[in-house]
Amino acid sequence: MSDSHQYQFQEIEAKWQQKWAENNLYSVSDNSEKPKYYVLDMFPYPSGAGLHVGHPLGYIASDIVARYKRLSGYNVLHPMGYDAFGLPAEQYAIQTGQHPAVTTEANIKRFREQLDKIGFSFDWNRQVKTCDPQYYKWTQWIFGLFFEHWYDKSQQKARPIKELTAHFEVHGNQNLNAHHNCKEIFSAETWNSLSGEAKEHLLNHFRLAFIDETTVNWCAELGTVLANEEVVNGVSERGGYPVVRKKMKQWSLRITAYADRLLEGLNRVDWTDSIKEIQRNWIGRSEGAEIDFQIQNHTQLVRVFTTRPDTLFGATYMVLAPETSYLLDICSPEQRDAVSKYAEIAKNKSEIERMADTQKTGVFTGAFAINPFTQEAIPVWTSDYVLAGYGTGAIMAVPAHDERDFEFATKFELPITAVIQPKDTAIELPLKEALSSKDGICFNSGFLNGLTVKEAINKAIEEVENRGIGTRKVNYKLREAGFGRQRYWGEPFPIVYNNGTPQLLDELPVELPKVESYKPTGTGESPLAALSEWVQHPKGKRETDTMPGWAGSSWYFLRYIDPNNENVFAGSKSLEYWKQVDLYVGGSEHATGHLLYSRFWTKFLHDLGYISWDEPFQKLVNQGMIMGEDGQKMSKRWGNVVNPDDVCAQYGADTLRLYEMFLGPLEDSKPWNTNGIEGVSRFLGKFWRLFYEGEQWAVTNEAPSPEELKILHKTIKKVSEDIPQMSFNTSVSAFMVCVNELTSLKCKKQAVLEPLLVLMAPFAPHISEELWSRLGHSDSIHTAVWPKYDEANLKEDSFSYPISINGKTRTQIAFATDADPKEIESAILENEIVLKWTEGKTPKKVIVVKNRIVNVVV
RNA sequence: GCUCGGGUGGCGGAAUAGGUAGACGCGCAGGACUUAAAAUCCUGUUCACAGUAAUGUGAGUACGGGUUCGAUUCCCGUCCCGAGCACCA
Repeated sequence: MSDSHQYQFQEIEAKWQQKWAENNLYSVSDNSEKPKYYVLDMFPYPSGAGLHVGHPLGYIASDIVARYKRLSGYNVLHPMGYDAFGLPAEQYAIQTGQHPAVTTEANIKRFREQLDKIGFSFDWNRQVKTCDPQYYKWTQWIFGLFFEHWYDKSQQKARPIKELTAHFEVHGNQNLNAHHNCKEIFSAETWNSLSGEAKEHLLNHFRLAFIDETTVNWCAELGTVLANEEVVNGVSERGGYPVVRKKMKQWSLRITAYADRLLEGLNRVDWTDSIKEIQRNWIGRSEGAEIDFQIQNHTQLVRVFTTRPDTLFGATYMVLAPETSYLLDICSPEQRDAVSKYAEIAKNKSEIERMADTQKTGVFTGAFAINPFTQEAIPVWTSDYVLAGYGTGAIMAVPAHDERDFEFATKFELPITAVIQPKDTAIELPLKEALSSKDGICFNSGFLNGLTVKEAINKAIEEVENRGIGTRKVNYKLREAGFGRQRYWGEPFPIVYNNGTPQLLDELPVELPKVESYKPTGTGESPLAALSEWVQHPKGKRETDTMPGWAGSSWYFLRYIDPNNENVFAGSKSLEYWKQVDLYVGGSEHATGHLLYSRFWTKFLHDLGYISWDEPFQKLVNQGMIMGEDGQKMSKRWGNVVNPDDVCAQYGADTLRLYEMFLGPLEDSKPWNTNGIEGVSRFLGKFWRLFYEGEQWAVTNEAPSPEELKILHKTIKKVSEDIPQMSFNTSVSAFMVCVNELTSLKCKKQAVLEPLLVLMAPFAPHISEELWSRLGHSDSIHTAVWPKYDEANLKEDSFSYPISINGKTRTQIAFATDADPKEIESAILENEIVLKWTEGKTPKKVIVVKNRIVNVVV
């Protein structure tokens, strides 16, 4: 390699990338006296398309932080890996006839080449791949833990199933505060007399990994079950075939047990408000009451959930979801046919169709319920605007104070009774819209009259509880997490069935068998079901579903901590050293998926004592998207993809890194601009030339002037403040200002340039390393020490005050920085420009803000 | 419809415990070096009006109000853009 006086980035970058790898520069040890820092990127799904310039945006940001932290004396864990199981690989396999393992491996290789060119400081010794049996062995093991635990609501933690069966043997399922979906009540005697099969059937309702009846998207034409993202507008994304909803038994994880803790934990993490808000909405906690209504001339009770028990006096009818099991039982003979027909149609409607129907529909059941507060008989209807899956699947309708009920009541001419007087508006009858505000006073409401909504809610619940017709109740929108996919390219379940009873396999990993065809079976089962030899296990019939894409990604951040451990998912010593992720960088599209599931798994593993913390990611930053130059999303389809390889070849990795940071705030979406990169490229050239005079290396040992020190320390201060705030665009401009100023001073002094190199090292690691070595260092710059700024160098003797008259700046006058405000005041009042503007009038007031501004009020 | 962000030059964007709006870069215009080009460097660049010019005056951070000596920053209202949720009782 030549020691050219020119900035030959291609040679320089290739040389250092190779040296860093040879020296294992970024490999990190778990044994260190230094404080730890764990900075993580969301690992990529290795698609066939490779990376475009939008992908590395977050990686560059986190790499800067990782390098900055290392220079600041931290032991930094900064790993990378691949989320390698998933649908696209499987689809690609079906299309091309190549095994997904083969295409995935090829894609990973390509990703790695692209990543390597950008000069990241990943510790590749810790790489994980979710499709690697040595990795998914532990994914299966954690699934097994979920299977073998239940949730104790009193202790607010997961406990072993053994402790649950011990309780059953003594008390049945009474005196138990478990999170479950068991509808039966049984005694110890009953439990003890049950067969193993029957016991298992009951236990399924308590296990944290359990078999649930869920609705799936079934596409008959494709002969397969589709994921939600594969269904667009009610038809399959591929082919456009009709998709229907079908009930199916599959594995689920009981995430709802953790709903409250998932909410509470959000208050303890440093995430954006928007992501926290999305998760809160998704969990959807609402407080209210469950209340039983009696049906006239019938023994059936209708239990409803309401958040507004204060409006009970205004409940003028009821609505049951069409799926309600006892719907036909309460119907009057005349109405039964109509109700049954309506329920049938509603059941076959897809979610999309239901949403598309903005008009309310419904049928009267012929039954009447008694409003427990007014004692009036109110009609019971059925309508699909009441969702079977939420609350009790039945509501008391208060049309005066609920928009949906109002719409329905208006359409079917049901009575509307107002019971809340809104705070500032008079009620005009008949109502033109529902008065849904919670700001008001009860009237027409018996014992609730005169109370505020908030007071009345509590009083009504107390009354309902006293009468024994209801209880206080909290509901969640959050659903159990479906955990089965009828696909090939995923983790097999470590489960076999014996007479339908699931049993955990303990020889892990259960390896994914090779198959001839990954095509759908046509029956809706996974392609694994066609492998009759594999399915027959000595202990029973294997589960043929595989785990969803999010299984492996729900805990990968723990495996990086101890990636090669063969005895446990990660050793406790290493876990205790690295603990939770300090900084996590990735896209916001994972708000309700990966980020929620990871929190759930972390809390579960915490309950079991494997880890001491219960939130996986302390700080979360969502990088924005980089759009194409046309302002559209970067994609093959628009032909606007910019490949980082090309940018590296033309301008170098350091320019790419700097430019991506310079584009704007990390979190914002912004368009790529090919012209703009020239400016950054020029800047690096100018930076390089700071060390040269023509073709001659020109760095001197002269002592720096105060002015030069000021420039340097100003930059140290700015960059040291910017990096922790992830404000990288302003750091880059600070570097530009610094280099511009040093260039005009012709400063070639090592005492100034050397610290500047260290400041630049996290942003532009190659050029900094090269110049550092040309300064004569044999150690890597990336093991140097971050410079500290000295306030003494930033001191100014004088400040040029902007002088404004009535708030408008008219001139500037310099005063000593320690000048007395009174001196300044009398001095400026004699200034000719000030005199010109005051026009001889006496100023009413003169405001002097020290070292900021002077304002003269006339 | 509801919730959360956000509207600053031709463009990407700086500056908010209220204190010189437009840093830095792109683009554009002019110039230096060169036979020429590339590279590099220098000067100017919010808008309008006046002036040959230095410069001066006025307006200006989506729009309309308010608080303040002073508002891009704080408060109220309106409009627009983006993201999320969407019959969740």
